Amino acid sequence: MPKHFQNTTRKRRALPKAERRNQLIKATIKCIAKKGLAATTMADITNEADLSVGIVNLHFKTKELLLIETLRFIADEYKEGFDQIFASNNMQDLEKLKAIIDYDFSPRIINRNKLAVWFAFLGEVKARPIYQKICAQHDDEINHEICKLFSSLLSENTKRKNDVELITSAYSALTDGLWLDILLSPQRSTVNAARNAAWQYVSGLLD
Amino acid sequence: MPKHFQNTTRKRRALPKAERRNQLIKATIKCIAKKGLAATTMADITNEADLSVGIVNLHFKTKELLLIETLRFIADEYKEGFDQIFASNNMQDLEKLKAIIDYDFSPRIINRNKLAVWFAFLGEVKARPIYQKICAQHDDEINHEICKLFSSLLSENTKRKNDVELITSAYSALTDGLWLDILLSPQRSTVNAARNAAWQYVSGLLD
DNA sequence: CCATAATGAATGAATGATCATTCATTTGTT
DNA sequence: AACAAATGAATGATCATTCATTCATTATGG
Repeated sequence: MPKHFQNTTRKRRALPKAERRNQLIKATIKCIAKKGLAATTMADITNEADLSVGIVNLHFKTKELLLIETLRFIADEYKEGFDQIFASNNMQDLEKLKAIIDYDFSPRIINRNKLAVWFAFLGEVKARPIYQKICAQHDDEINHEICKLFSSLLSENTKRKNDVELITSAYSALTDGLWLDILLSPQRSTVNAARNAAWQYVSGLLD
Repeated sequence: MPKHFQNTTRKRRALPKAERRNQLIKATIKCIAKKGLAATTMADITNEADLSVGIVNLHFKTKELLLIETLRFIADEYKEGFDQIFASNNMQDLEKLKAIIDYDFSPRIINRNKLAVWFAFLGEVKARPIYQKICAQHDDEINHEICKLFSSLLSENTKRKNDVELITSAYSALTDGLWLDILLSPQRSTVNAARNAAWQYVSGLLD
């Protein structure tokens, strides 16, 4: 057992850099979800993490850098689960697509806190080139994989095989729009309706 | 000619309340598009409008109320053009839908400034109930009309007539997602590709 | 038709609150 | 003892709000 887990009651435990950074990022996500990106302060974040304000300077240098790392964290976390599905060897293309849709609307990744943070950053992309770059690159990576999947799925479909790129755009936009809908109208049923809508779109392509 | 237009060189022209409010809202849109919602200050806005800081207090009481009116302005402006299409008597349902799609991707309403502002507010909906209420209500109104349109268009379609609500959700989500795409990747071609993607989805429903 | 008083729109310096950042000090770990 | 992590009071910058003052417009009386 590592030393830093032995004494959980001590007030000031020194933790490995990576763990502190993660702790602060998690707190940042909670705060942005609760108070919004504009209103979240350093004091909010460090309070939420039960740490002192100075610690952000120690681990991220500035608030802005912490925010950027938080955005990257969310994008990377999504991408990781996404890649896992694509890397799977025991799934046909159609099963993979189904798995992606399930993943996109599973509470593991897509809960209202994460969505709130993701869209909070998206809302600032026009004004902040760094956010724009991170979000656009993330979208490009996802789209690239989805496009390959549709290419394969529609390779025999003479009517649609030339529209794969358009279909990919539409599918991705549909997913984003459905997420936005969940963020905007947090009724119980919305998530299931969204999954159905995504699946209905896809199955409509495959007759 | 009204009195307040006669002397354009004078420093302090008194304008009707509604005009000043509009002027400030327009300046707010520009500032949010340029600097983001979080970084836009009263000084930015009143500078952009070539007015003094105190004037916001006079016409909107607080910054927050100005922001709320700005959000309402954008929602109402969209709704107005939208309603005009629906009110038209010399269009069949399908023509109306086509007109809505054209409208949704026309520069008149959907330019990158307006999109940036709309999504900036959407990014804060989880934290700010008032933004959530305005955006959700706007979406509901739009969806209600779109749903009626699809109901009518698909009334003879035995395969899809029971899925009208799901189709409406998907169509709206697709539009939102395509807007987000335009905001995120401002290449020349994106708007046309988006329009095509929307139209392709709709025509896929109508075979 | 002019002079001037009354009105209220607009100004912007001043105020006080909030907040990110800094860093000397404290505390835990090696 | 030496080092590194963590603290949090202090600092200075930024910003929304206030309101006494300025000024254009309108109303009034002669």
